[in-house]
Amino acid sequence: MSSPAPAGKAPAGAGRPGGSVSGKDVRLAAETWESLFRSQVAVMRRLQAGPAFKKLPVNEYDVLFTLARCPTGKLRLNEINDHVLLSQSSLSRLVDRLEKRGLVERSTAPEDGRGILLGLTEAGLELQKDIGREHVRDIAELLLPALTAAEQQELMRLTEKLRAKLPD
Amino acid sequence: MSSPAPAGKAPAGAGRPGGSVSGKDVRLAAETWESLFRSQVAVMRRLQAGPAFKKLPVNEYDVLFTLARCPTGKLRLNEINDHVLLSQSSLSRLVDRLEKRGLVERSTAPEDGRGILLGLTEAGLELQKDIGREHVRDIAELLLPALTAAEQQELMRLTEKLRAKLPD
DNA sequence: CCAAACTAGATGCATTTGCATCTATCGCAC
DNA sequence: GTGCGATAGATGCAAATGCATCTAGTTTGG
Repeated sequence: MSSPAPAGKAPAGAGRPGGSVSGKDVRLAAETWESLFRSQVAVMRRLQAGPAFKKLPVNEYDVLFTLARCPTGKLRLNEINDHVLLSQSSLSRLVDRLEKRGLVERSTAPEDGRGILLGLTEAGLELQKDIGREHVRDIAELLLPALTAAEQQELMRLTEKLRAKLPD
Repeated sequence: MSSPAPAGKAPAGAGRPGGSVSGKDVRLAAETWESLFRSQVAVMRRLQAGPAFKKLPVNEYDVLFTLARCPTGKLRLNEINDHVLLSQSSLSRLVDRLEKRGLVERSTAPEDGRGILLGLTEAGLELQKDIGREHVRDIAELLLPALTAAEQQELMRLTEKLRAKLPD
């Protein structure tokens, strides 16, 4: 909140070079978000129903996945929290559960005594890869018949751009 | 489960006319989904943080919204359930809460004694419009600076196509 | 017409979630 | 250095969620 503009009431046309925002623009944005949201829900519902997530809830898998894809293999809890749609406290307890199951390990962060570094254990990596294989198959089964490769490329490009241009 | 194909193990290349599925295809699909998912999470996180959803949790607003946009104004609970990422029992209790607050009304479905029709009350419609206005503003503030109108159109087209082509 | 299988929705109960708060560390001003 | 606001996580507790199950109405097969 260091912007000079009044919080929560950005001037119309913010971010558009000299343009003003029409009702049409606003409606298009709302419809686009609605569509993005619904398709995400629809795909997620089907993925969750698959057998891959009987072993581990989606949110918990997502943490394992995030750690597995990270180059260093370890992440701070607050970094993970940015990735996941969960409150800080929920993530803390989710990590408790993963730790109790021996899938991850907490370690204190060097250079910051407050921070906690989270890393996968051998078992955690194993389980992630196991679920991951099945998960990827399920995804492909849903997306391949629906969109061409070019369309998938474009969808990826647009969602990446959207995410990159979000504030903060 | 009436398909002759073995459940959970559709033949490679299902839905693609004569094509086979390469590892590349599978990877692209997985990356596309990942990107779609993350951008949805990122946008949703920011929307949830806004003041619009202090009055009503997102899931509950979503039900009001779904009812408001429905032509007849009334929907069966199971229809609503398809729209929302919630279990049947959770939706049932969510509707309990909305009903207790006087925002919706249950009525028995004609032609099916098991079914429940859900409709907005006057207060429910009012609140939906109220939150909706602010919500739409927030969405526009996030999307307009990130994507051009043409890009939004394309994103909407792709997500609609994806959703339309999902099984069942 | 009746019984068995199926579907829509509600409910008991354990688990998960979020809000508010607490503790500990950090960083900055003085 | 000392104090003070900010940040990283953990925790108490109430509320929300999901699974399994239950009830009731519907459809199907004989």
